[in-house]
Amino acid sequence: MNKELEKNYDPKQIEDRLYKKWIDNKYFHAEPDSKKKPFTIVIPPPNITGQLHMGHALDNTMQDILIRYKRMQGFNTLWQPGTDHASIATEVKIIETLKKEGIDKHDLGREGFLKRAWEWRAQYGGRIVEQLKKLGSSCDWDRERFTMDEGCNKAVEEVFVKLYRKGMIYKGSRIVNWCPVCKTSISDAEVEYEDQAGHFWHIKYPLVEEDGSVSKTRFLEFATTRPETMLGDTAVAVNPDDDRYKDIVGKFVWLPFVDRKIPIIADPYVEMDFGTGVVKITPAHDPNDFEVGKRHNLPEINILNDDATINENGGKFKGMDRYAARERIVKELDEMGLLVRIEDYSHNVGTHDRCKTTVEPLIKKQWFVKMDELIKPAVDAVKNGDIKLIPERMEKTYYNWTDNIKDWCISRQLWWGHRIPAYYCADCGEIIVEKSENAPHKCPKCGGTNLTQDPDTLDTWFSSALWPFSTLGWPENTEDLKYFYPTDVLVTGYDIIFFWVIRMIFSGYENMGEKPFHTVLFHGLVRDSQGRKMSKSLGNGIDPLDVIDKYGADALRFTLITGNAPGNDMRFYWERVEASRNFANKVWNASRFIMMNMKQMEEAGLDSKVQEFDISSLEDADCWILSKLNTCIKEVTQNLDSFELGVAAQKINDFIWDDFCDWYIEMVKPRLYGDNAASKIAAMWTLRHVLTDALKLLHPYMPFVTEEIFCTLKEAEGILDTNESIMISQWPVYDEKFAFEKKVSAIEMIKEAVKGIRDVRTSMNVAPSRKAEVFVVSTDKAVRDVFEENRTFFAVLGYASEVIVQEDKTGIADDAVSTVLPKAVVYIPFAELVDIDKELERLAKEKDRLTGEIKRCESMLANEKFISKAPEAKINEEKGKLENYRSMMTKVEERIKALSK
RNA sequence: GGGAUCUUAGCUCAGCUGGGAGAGCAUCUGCCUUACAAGCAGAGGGUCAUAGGUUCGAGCCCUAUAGGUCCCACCA
Repeated sequence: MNKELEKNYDPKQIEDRLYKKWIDNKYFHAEPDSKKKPFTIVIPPPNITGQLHMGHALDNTMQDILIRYKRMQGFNTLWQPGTDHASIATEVKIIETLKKEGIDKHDLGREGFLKRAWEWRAQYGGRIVEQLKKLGSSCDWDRERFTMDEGCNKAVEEVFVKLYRKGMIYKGSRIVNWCPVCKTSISDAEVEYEDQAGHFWHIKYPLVEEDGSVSKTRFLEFATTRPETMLGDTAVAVNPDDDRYKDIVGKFVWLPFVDRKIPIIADPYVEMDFGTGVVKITPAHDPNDFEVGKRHNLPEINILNDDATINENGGKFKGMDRYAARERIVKELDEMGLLVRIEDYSHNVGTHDRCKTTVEPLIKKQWFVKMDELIKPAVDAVKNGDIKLIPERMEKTYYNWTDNIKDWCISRQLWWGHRIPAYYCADCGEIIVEKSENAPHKCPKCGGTNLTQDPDTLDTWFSSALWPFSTLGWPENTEDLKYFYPTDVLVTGYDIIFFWVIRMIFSGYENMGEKPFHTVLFHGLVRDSQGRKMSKSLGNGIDPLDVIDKYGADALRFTLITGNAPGNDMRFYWERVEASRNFANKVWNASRFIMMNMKQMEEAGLDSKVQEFDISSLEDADCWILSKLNTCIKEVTQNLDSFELGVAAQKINDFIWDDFCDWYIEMVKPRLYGDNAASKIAAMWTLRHVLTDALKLLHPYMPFVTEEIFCTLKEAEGILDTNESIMISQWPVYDEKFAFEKKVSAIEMIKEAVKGIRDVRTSMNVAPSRKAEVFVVSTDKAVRDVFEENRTFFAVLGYASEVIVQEDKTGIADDAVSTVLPKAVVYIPFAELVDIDKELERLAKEKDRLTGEIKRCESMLANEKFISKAPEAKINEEKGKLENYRSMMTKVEERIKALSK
C-alpha cells in the first residue's frame, strides 16, 4: 500500500505534525549514558522580551544542523535550551507598559514591581520558545532553563560569594557610565559610541592675581565639548614641558558661577599640540580627568543628579537639565566676555546601547569584578588552541579586548535581576556577603540587627556567563554536569564576543577549572536586501515566521545557510528563499517519481523493495551515481566536521539536483519503462538507496521535508515501524565498495556525448521532437563497448531514433553534423540538408579553442622548470590533457575537410 | 589613532591548506518530454579593485595604493 505524495510540496501540511511526533517520541531528549559519547551545545538564551528575528533564525539553524548531524552519527546529543531574564531590556519594557497605565515603578515598590515582572515573564517569556520550535529546533525542551530560575540563582550567588571572598569582587567608588534615562550604571561594553555633530566652545578663565583678586587682563584659554561640566571643575591642567605655561603652574584661576579658585596643575596627560594646550579638569565627570584628579589629590565634585539635572553643587543652575544648563552657561559666559568663540565639531559621544541616551560619566559606588587574573586562562586557552574560534580572525578581536581589559562593573540600579547578596550593617557599616540561604540576621562584627540588603542587581551577563554549567546543575556536582561538561560548540554572533563569549570562557575556567566548550562558531548579521541592518525603526525587518508561513521552515533554513561563510554578514532576499523552496520541491518530486515507480513495479508483480542487493548486478549508470553519492558523503562529512555548513549545503544541493535528478533519473527511465525485470530491480534498488542517503545528508538542513519523505518511503518499502525517523537514522558513511572509478569515467564519456549532441542540435535549431539516427565511431573497442552497453539511455538522452556503434565511418553521410570526443566521434546525419556553413563555423570555433588549449599544454610541458619542480601527478595530468586535445583536433580537422568539399 | 574585513558574471555571494574561474537570481533561445513550468535543454556574460613581488604556476601568499564595511580606543 503506497501512500501517494502530493504533486507539490506543501510545508504547512507536515511541519507541525512532524514536530509534534519528534517531541512525543522524545527524540530531542538526552540523558547521560556512559556507553555513548556526548555532544553538547548550549543555546545562546534569547531574551524573554524578544521575538524571533533573522539573527535567531540563523543562529539556531546552525546549531540545529550540528546537533542533528551529530545525533545521526550516534552521539548522545544535548541541545540545552533556555531563556535570559535580560534585566535592563525587560525592566525597560515593563516600565513602558506601566507608563501606559499611568504607573511609575516607584509607585509599585520593589516587590510590586517584581510581581508584575514575573507576570510579564509568564505571559511573554515562552513566546520566543514557541517560535524556535517553528524553525524545527531540536532542543531538549524537557531541560529548558531560565537565568533567574532557582538553579541559576544559586549559581550566581555561589560565584559572587566565592569571588568576593577571594578578593576578586570589590565595591569601589569609581567613575562609571551612567544612563540618566534608565538611571543605572552600565558596563563599558554597553556603551556605544556614535559620531555626533557638536560644538567646541572656546572659553577662558581669568587668572587669580598674587593679591587674590581676579585678573581682568590675564586669562587661560581652553576648549570643551561639555561646558556645563565646568561647574565641577577642580583644576586646569597643562603639560609639564609646556614652556608657555611654566611660570603659572601652581597658580590659580577663577571659576565663574560657583566662585571657586582652582589650581593650575601640570600633568603629562595634556597634549601640548592640541588646542591651546590647556585642559579643564572635572574629576567627577570624565574618566581621564578622574585619573588626573587622583594623581593630584583634587576634590571630586559631582554636579549631576541621577536624571542628569544639575544638583545643588551647580549653584544657580540647580534643577536645570544638563543641556539647558549648557546653553545657559554658554550664554552667560558670553555676556561675561569669557566665551572666545564657538567652533563646529564632530565628536564621538557615548550612548547607552539599549535606549540610545547619551551616557554621563560620573562617580558612583559600584561593584566590580577584578579582571586581570581572571582573564589569564581565557587568553591562554585561545592561544594554545584549547578553544578554537571560527573564523580564526575572531581571535584578534578577542585579544583586542583581553589585552585592554578593565574591571567589570557588575552592579545595576535595577530591580529585575539577581539582587546582590551583600548586606550592610546600619550600626557599624560592616559589609556582609552571603548567599541568601545564609542571609545574616545580625551583624557579625557589632551584633547589630539593623541590616539591609544592597538594593542593586547584577549585570544580566553575570548570569549568562555561567550558562554552560549552571544549566547542567552546577553548583551541585550532578551527573549531567559530569557527563555533558565541557560542552562542545558554541554558536553565536560576533557582536556578543565581549559581552558573553569571553565571560563564559573565564567563568568556565574559574568555576569549573575547565573550558566551557572547545569551539566557538561565529556567524554574521542578517541584513536586508540593501545591506542595511534590520531594525524596528527602519521597518525593514523580515519576520522569520512570515517566511516560514509562506515558504516553510526548510526553505528558510536552507536560505540562511547556503552561500554564506562563517562570520560573514549576509543579505536576505526573497528570491533566495524561493530558490530554496524550489529545491525542497525538487527533492519532493524526485521522491514522488521513485515511489510512483515502486508502485507500478509492484502492480506488475516485481519486487521494488529489495533490501539485500547483490551489487555485482548493477549497471554502469547505477555504479556511477553510487560513486558520486559516495564522494558526496565523504566531502559533506568533512565539510560539516570543519563547520563549513554552507559549502556542504551546496554540495548536497548539486548532487541531488544535477547528478541525481537531471542525470541519473533520466538515465534510468528507459529501464523502468522497459521490460527487463532484473534491470528494473537494480535501478529501483539504486534509486532508493541513493534517495535514502541523500535525504539523510539533507536532513540537518531540511528536517521536515526529509522526514516526511523518509517515512513515506519506509512505509512504501514496508519497513516503517512507529518509531522510525530519519533524525535517529544512521548518518551515511563513505564505503569503499561503491568506488567504481572505471564506471564513472565511462558514464562521464557518455554524458559528454549527450551534451555534445544537445549542443549541436540546439545550434542547428532541431526540434527536440525530431529524433535522428546517431552513429558513434571509435577505433577503441572499450569505448564502443561502453556505448553499446548503455545505448538505451544514451539514445533517449541523445534524442536518437537509433544508436549505431561502429569502428569506422562506413555508411555515414559526409554532411552529417557531429560532435567530437577524445576517443570517439558522434555523427548525426539528418535526412534533409542542414546548414553546412553554420556547422563549419561551429567547428572552426571548436578548432580555435583546441588550438589554444594545445598551445597552453605544450608550453607548460616544454617549460623545464615546470617539469623539474611540479609534482608528477600534475605533469601527467597535463600530458593526458594534451593527448586528448590533439586527438580531438585531428578529428575536428577531418570534419572540416569533409564538409568543405 | 589602532585593528579586522571586503573589492570575483548585470545583482547577491561561494571558492577548504596556490595547479586551467563557480552557484543562485536576472537576460536570451527552444521545449507543457506521463516526478517536478516551483520544471527541462541550451546560450551569452568575468585581464577575480589597481600596481609591484614570491613561485614552474597566484582569485588564493607578501608589499603598497584606492574605495567600501565593521570593531576597538577617545585629544579635553
